[in-house]
Amino acid sequence: MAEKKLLLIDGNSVAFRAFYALYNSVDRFTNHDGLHTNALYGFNTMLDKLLKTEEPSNILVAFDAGKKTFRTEKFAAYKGNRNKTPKELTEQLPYFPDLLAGYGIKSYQLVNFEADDIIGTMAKAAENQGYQVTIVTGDRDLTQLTTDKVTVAVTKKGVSEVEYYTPEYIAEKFAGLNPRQIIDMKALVGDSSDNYPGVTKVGEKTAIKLLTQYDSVEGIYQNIEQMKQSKLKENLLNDREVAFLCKNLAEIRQDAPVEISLADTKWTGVDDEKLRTFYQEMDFKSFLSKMQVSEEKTAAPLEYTVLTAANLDLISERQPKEVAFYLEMDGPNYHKAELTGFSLKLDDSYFVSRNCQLLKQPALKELLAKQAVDVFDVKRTYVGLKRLGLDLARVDFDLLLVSYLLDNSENSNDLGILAQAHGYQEIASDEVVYGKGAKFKLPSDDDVYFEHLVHKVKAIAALKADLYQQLKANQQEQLYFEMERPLSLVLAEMELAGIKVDTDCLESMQSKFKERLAEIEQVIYQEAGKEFNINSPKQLGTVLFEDLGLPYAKKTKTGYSTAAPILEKLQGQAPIVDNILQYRQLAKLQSTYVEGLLKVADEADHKVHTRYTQTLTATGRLSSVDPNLQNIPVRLEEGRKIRQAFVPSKPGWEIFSSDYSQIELRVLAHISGDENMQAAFKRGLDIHANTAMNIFNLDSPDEVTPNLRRQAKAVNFGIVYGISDFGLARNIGITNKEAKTFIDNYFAAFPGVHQYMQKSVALAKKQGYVETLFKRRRYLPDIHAKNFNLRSFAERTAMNTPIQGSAADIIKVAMIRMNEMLAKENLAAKMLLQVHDELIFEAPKEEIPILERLVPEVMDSAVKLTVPLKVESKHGRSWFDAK
DNA sequence: GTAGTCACG
DNA sequence: ACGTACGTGACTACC
Repeated sequence: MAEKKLLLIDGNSVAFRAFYALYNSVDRFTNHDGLHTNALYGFNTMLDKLLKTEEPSNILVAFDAGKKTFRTEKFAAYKGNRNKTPKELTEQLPYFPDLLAGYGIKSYQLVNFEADDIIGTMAKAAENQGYQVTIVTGDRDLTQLTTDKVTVAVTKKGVSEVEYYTPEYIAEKFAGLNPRQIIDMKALVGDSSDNYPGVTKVGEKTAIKLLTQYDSVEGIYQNIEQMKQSKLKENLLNDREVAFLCKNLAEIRQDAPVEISLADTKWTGVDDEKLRTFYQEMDFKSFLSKMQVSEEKTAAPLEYTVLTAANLDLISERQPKEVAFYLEMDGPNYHKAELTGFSLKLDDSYFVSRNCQLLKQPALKELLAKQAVDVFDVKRTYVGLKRLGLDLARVDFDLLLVSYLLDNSENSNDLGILAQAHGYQEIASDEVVYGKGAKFKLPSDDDVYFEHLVHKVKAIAALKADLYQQLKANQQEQLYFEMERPLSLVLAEMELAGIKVDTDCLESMQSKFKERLAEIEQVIYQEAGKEFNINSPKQLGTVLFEDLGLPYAKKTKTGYSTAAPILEKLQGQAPIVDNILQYRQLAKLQSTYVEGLLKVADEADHKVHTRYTQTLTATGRLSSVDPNLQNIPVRLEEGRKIRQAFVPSKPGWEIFSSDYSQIELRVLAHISGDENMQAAFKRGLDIHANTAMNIFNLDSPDEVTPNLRRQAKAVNFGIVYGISDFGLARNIGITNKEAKTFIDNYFAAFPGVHQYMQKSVALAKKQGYVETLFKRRRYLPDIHAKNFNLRSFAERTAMNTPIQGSAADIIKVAMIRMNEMLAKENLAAKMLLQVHDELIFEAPKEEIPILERLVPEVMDSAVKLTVPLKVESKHGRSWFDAK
């Protein structure tokens, strides 16, 4: 901490800036009482940062005392045109003293004076006593106070970024002016926000010119007679009084009668208790946890026992009622990461070790195989133990899964972060303890590492009762116990099984693509007239739209858009366009699929083991990572061939695949209760053709041309996504008006769907969330947003999530049933992949007829809807051939 | 680390 | 008037 350093903060100004910086999400920042908190939040962020960067010895926050000041006495209109402070901000103002008290910071206001004058006065006093001073404000006027000892930090772009004004910086920015001349400049130019006029027709440039020549307002008027006749001179003469009045108003007082001394501003540090109470009141969870982490370092160490081969009897002699277990690894990919330690909570005792081989000892092995265990991420834990040849037989509470079901908007998969989000502050995130990215490193210090691991099992146990209670309150017990938890094990088995890739096949594709890419590359260089990096959108944009002068259709933030739909519009205008599209397509296949898969295929058995993220999506779908096996090409023939490389793991086996046909539309028919739509499915009609007949008023199916059907299909998709005329219009290339007609016709034909859409949005508004068939929740705070975009997005989400999410629920149930069925029927077939509405298996050829019968049976009976579910199956020697 | 692009349902 | 389709992950370039 610097010996004598004073931080002066312009309270009102910074609060305003903070408020408007977070104005777009003003409705996201509310506490449990509905109080808006965005300005407080922004102010806090700024303070936090400032204290770290400035390390002041003294701090004072100055506030305006009221509207009436000595300036309004001189000039009644002063600040007279200010808009009324928004009520969302007004309601926050009373809480600033609490925030400041938490930080242990003094605040001050003075009747008849503005915050500026308090700051000016204090700055001068401090400077005289040898302090370094930093003034923080959102108001550039204060830069007039800048000296060698006084720096003015003006907030920009939000509040945490500031622009530092020093005398040198001012000189540079305003063509050589000194800080005192800022006052003169303002007097001449005027200030619209403070509502005083300045001299007619004088702007910043003219003011700088005048001040460079005559130094000040006084200097100008002393010399005005010698100025040659001009409009400017005339204006100056006319507005003489105004100019002097404005200068008087603009000048910040440095002699205000403040009753506060520098000694009073001495900063003695944060008042933890008060600040914590304040954060709790405001629901500032991230700040709370930040506090906790820094405090934890000084907290009393947790008692635990380090397990060794010699003291395992400490485990075996116990008969614990409650067991929590955590298995640590050195990376996210639990199929490959090293097992780096574990921790265990047996009732009130904690055990920990770096040596995971200990888990194979009978004492621990049997505990895991027999006891009900609470964990964080059962799938990860299950796979990790399987790699040691161990079973995890009975999992009760999974903190990760339950957290996800309670609120999937907090989609972190970090134990510490989730625990904090649920109010348990006694743990840090992995990122804090281990670092991230290249800096990731497990602590070599046993105390640090063991304590973190022990905190993990402690957090799991501590949250169990409360989170179960919440599940119950949400009626989500079935969702957890009967769907997500059993599904975790099904997914674990699928991941462990892996799918074999034919690496020879991929390698031959690789060399073929390499050749073709090289050829096309040369042609493109010729057509462009130069060599450049085709993979760089920036360089490509320059070549197409500048060098070749093609008309550009759209710009991105950083340049021209070169996305496929844009380029497709340019086809025919230059042959290079086709070649680029071709190049892009091949490059994508090569880098992402051919080379991507080769990279992750196991050397020995040529299998790839994806990981399904079960706790990520907002709708309840799974996602697949490392590698992503849910986006293997299929739409274009060229890419589809990648699927030839996905083959059964054993000779004489085949790939078998079953997919739900139009599951989302069937779900919509079910939940909307629309009779017309339900009838179409019950009669087994072609749903898109049926929609075409309805929206285009056709009498017979014969009138449905392929083009009409295509358009109707787009409308059906649009409905599922939460339709808008603009979106539909853009998708199928019609006018907004035509799109609107289609939609109106659709809603007229399917009134139940229309009602469902309205009901979903209304429900989201009323309860703050929407639900799927199985009571999976998605919270939509933006449904109340003032911002049109945010609100519209939330409305579309309210319509889409129950549809997409219920479809996800259905296939999850089907997967659990499927695994049971495979076991019960004693089949060798294995379920390997899930692609949202499709399940992929490998099976001995002789089991194929059995699967053709049983898989659709299981899938379409997974959930009983008011419309039938339809399942289509296919099989072949590779995934490509299962078509 | 972010942006642009493109693969899937 | 606002300015959008819903849900994902991986790769490359570029700061």
